[in-house]
Amino acid sequence: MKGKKTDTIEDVIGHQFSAYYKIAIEKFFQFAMSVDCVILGYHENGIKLLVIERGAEPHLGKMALPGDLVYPNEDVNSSAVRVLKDLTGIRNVDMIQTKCYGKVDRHPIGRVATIGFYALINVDKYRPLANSWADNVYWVDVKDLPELAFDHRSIVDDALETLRERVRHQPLGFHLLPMKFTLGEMQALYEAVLDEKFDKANFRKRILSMGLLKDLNELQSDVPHRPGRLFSFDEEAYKRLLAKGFSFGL
Amino acid sequence: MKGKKTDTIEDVIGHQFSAYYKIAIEKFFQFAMSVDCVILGYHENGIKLLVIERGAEPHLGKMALPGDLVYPNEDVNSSAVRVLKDLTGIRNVDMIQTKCYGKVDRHPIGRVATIGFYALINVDKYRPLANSWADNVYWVDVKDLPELAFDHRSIVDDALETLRERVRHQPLGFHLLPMKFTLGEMQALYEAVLDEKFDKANFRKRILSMGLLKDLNELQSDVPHRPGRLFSFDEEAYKRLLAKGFSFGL
DNA sequence: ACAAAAGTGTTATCGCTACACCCATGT
DNA sequence: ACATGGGTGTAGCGATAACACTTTTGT
Repeated sequence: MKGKKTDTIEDVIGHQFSAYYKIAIEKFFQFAMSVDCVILGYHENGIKLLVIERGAEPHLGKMALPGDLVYPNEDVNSSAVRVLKDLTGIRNVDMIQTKCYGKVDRHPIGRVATIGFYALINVDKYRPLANSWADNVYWVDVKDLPELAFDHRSIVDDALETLRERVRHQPLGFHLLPMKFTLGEMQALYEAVLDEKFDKANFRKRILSMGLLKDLNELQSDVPHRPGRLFSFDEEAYKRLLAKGFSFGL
Repeated sequence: MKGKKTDTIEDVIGHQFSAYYKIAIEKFFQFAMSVDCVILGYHENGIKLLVIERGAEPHLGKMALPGDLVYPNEDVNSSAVRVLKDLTGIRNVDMIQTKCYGKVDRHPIGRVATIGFYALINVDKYRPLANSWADNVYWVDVKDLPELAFDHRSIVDDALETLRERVRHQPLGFHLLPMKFTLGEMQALYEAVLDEKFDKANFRKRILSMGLLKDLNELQSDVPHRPGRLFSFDEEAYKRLLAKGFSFGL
């Protein structure tokens, strides 16, 4: 090892992690990590966010994202799944990382960097239930968000931006819809996410021509207008198309 | 605060962070964090990655991404900039987070979660110089990567995937090109990044019709063929177009 | 003269937009 | 009968893929 300037961790632990060097590197191991989950659903023509009411300090009583500290012996990704389950009872959701929030003073109890996650779920399929230190769970409309604890508002904003970008290039919308849905419902969803109107005829043609939908040969019932055909997302077809180089567009 | 099950940090610090509670939360503050930078350049028709030769344990002598531990009083984002400068001398690069790598056993010296960053730079504009505990700096072709320390290979792969996605929808390619470039050079770059051939005539028409290029009314010199017109990226025009709802495509 | 890359024009096709129209159901 | 959303057909425009061709330089 040559003579170098800065005393980074790697400089000082050359000789098989001797006790001497352990002391030198200790100062780096002062972080805690947390995960925060942006869980989005779709209901009554609006995008909804899952929030908890905090039953613990700091920010007791305030709305916040479901999130908590990561255990030292726990993967960060698994931690997000565990924390979501602990606080809201929601399980088996595929969550995707957004980014790391690592400002020095973002958390009052010490140096806590948090990793943002997001997932799109079908509101009817999961029944969130307040648990652990969460006093309540609510779905709130993203167009009318309450004040959120910590920097959670930025985490939500970033996740929404990511969503709007990705939803155009990947068939994500289906996660938000019920198993069976009409093309009209699907169009309303995309209009809500992208805040943009589409021509009905053209939207149907585009979507159907992709071949991602399975026609269930079933009709709506009890609607005060002509009942629509019901479709479901065809996961298999999507995989087949992907392999052939297909790419989803708008 | 109600009686709840799990003993998370927020459960136990209600009363103004008393000494008693401090002990209870200490176990969460055992992490170190690091940053790893995927710096990509373009040279001789190939995408190049900046790697250092490690002059410190662990993995002494091995190739690795420029990366190091984050100081406890340092923002994660600033840390990436600082670390890149310390190890390679490269400054003033806008880096973007990719994701967090948070597996329990990913680092031999303890629980270290790392945040991946990436940036696209013009190889001719920056002169990387090994510094601090980096013994050497090299540009290596991404099509022929050496073995990399830790899980750095996955970090690179993820960054490349992100790049290939984003380069289609945002005018990122220009960061990799010199200030003045011909349309042919630009086409070669996109062909290298996307591993796909384009029709010359159509490529030019598409790019020029976007109005993102400033025609410098200048020609190449000393090339063994007809010299091409030189262009530069028109940052101003791009901002104007963005405001009007323009979106870059392929 | 030749190689090599710059640069241009034409055509035929495909996809998409816009718009008009009809259909089935509950009230 | 009417309101409401489901569902379809088409004409015309615009983008673009495919290809052939001309131009300008260095060797």
